Amino acid sequence: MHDNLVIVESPAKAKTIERFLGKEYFVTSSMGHIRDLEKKDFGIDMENNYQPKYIVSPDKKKIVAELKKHAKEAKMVWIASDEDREGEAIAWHLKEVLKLKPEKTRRIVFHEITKEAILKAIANPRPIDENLVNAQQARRVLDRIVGFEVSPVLWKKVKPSLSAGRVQSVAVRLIVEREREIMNFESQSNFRVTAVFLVPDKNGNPVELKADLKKRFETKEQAKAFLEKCKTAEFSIADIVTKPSKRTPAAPFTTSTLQQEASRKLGFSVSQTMSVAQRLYEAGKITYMRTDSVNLSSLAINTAKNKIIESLGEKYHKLRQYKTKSKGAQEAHEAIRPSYIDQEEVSGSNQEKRLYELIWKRTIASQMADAELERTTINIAVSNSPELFQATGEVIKFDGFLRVYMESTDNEDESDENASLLPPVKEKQALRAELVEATERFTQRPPRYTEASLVKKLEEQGIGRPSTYAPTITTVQNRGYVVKEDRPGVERQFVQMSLVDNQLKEAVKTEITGAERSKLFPTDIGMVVNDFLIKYFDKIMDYRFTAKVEVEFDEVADGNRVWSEVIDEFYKPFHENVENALEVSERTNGERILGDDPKTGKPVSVKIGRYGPLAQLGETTEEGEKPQFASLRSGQHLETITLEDALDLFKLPRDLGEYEDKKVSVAIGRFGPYVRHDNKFVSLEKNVDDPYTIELDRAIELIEAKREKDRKALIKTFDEEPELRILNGRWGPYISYKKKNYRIAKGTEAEKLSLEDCMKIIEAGPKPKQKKKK
DNA sequence: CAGTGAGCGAGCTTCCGCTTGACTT
Repeated sequence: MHDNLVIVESPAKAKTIERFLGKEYFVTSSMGHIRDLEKKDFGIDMENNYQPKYIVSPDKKKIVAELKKHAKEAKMVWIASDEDREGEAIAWHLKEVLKLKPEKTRRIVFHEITKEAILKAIANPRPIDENLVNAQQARRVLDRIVGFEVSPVLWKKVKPSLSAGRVQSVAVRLIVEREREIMNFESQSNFRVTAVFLVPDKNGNPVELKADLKKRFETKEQAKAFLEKCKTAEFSIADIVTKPSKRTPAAPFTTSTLQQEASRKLGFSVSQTMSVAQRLYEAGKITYMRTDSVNLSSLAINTAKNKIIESLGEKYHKLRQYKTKSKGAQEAHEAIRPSYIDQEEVSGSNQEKRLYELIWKRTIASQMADAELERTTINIAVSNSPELFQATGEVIKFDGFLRVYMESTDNEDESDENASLLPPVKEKQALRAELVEATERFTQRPPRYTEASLVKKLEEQGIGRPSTYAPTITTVQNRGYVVKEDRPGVERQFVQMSLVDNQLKEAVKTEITGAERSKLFPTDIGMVVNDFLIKYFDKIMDYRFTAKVEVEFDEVADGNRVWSEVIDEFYKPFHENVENALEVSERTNGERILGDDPKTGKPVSVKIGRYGPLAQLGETTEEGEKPQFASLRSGQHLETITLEDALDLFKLPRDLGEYEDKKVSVAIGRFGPYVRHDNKFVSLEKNVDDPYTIELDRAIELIEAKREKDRKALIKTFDEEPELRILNGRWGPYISYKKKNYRIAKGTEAEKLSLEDCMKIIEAGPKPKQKKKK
């Protein structure tokens, strides 16, 4: 029995706070929101001023019951949810659901989890901010209306189970538009000239001085003409300019920047970053990981200061206060930082250690001095040409924060800008060129998004919140709008001309270009849905839509507008859009006519079918002729597939002949090319067999090889039950019975199982599977 | 585990943000 009940949002936070408060305080958590709009029947009373119909979320029933019990026993209930729009709404829902009486309820907020801050908060309670709550209700209702009115349009006009929403649909749009930019990109080539000069160092030994020609040549002829000139040219130092420069550390981590850096430096996916951070947070090692604030508490700043001065000295420290400037930031928390900044490392899994180290370094670096650099630019004149070569070098005069941490960039091509030392040279000094080389370079297409760079882009536009970045990225992939994939690059030839010992040589070389790792690609369905939404719901699909409604929510929060009026103003034209889309739009399937099959003269087209993208040959005719269908392969797209590639799809399945009186055919399935025989499937060997050319003999070879492998996998069978087999699989022995597989408990000797034992295992059944979402 | 692609038209799907487990492979 406690006199005081304090309710916060997260249990880890509750635990920390309880340590600061005396025995009279019991601190517990609501686990986020406890109520939400009803899922069935829309959850909004559209005839009655958009009145929300709230119900306690099923997974929160238990928590609410406990909270009720504690609230009844307490003399005073302190609601300490976050001080932002969502937090204020949580406070209000708690008050409503727990039926808290005003005289025994207090709303408090604090920005720092320290004893002083919390005691100060308790001394200064305030009423629940109704305006802020209404702003949240407007946000919630708008999102429900958009999601639940637009999604059904997609079910009718495109495909069932699809979804649309204020955040996810623009996330897909970004990816689709980037892909089209890449499709339409035409790479230009130019020639970059580099030279290596030999210069004596302090001891008179020759060292290399590498320099780039400032001008790039558009054509090979121009580049070649320049190299020809170089044969007779004299090179000399035109001038040397040395300029000081400095670098400043990046701000402490927010959710989005943590996801970006963990992706670049550690190769984590955004959801991986979040779950590792969650574990660190729960273990009390870092502050809260869902935040858009770059603010550090005064305690953190002081601890960092002491740590830096103690280990590196006074001059490495610089006190810095960071201000959040991203749109829509709500500053309910601190930046993500170590809870105890003097702790350089933590125990735990490898991933936890690495992520913690990253957070620690970033936090410390953010309180460190600028790095001071000196950048030297040497211009090298060419006697018979106005062009200049340029060599640049960078020397670190004082490393400052670079001692600890250096932020990465998304640009993979800037790695050659590494700081290098230049050999000692003087103005007017003559140089001997050892090598002059002109290399054909190509302009770069825009980069595809990674999960993390998409989060960055969304945050810049104020779309989505720290708690939703990772789930949004998962959703667009789950809906099949976007896939995260590796793609192999393609070979590209380029020309390289080199001048050595006055000999001009020319070579054609090859490089790999366009290879991608873990990048986001739109699928065909993603593109079709995107185009449909842009056509009929351009307002929602506008990148500025969220920013615009946020302005209105702010007006509600400031008490200058009534939330239901804001919604009404939005809803009337929006709903007309919905009605119009339902009425006017054709069923959309992204159909594209590719041309006619030269052999049969039949039309060939591609479109989205029930099971995904397909190619169609011929049409349904009145004479009862039916078209042929074939699924597109991974890597093929409605927008880009050619007639030839589509026609190739109809060459499979191929009949190879018979083996043991049964047909042998070859085709391509979800897992690649396979041979089919006697209702069994055998994969073709990668990079060896080609489904278009493979012959019967080789197919039989594969079938026999598979049989041999299966025999080895077979542990035991029973004559009484031919359908039951004990097999050896990838994860050890298991039972196969009537096309279902059953696990054998670890430690049991599979060979000794009797038929009865097996039947018992089968009766126990495979664990009831949760309904799987695709 | 991979083949399908018309169709009687049931009943279902879906949003964003706040939180943590409980899941499977």
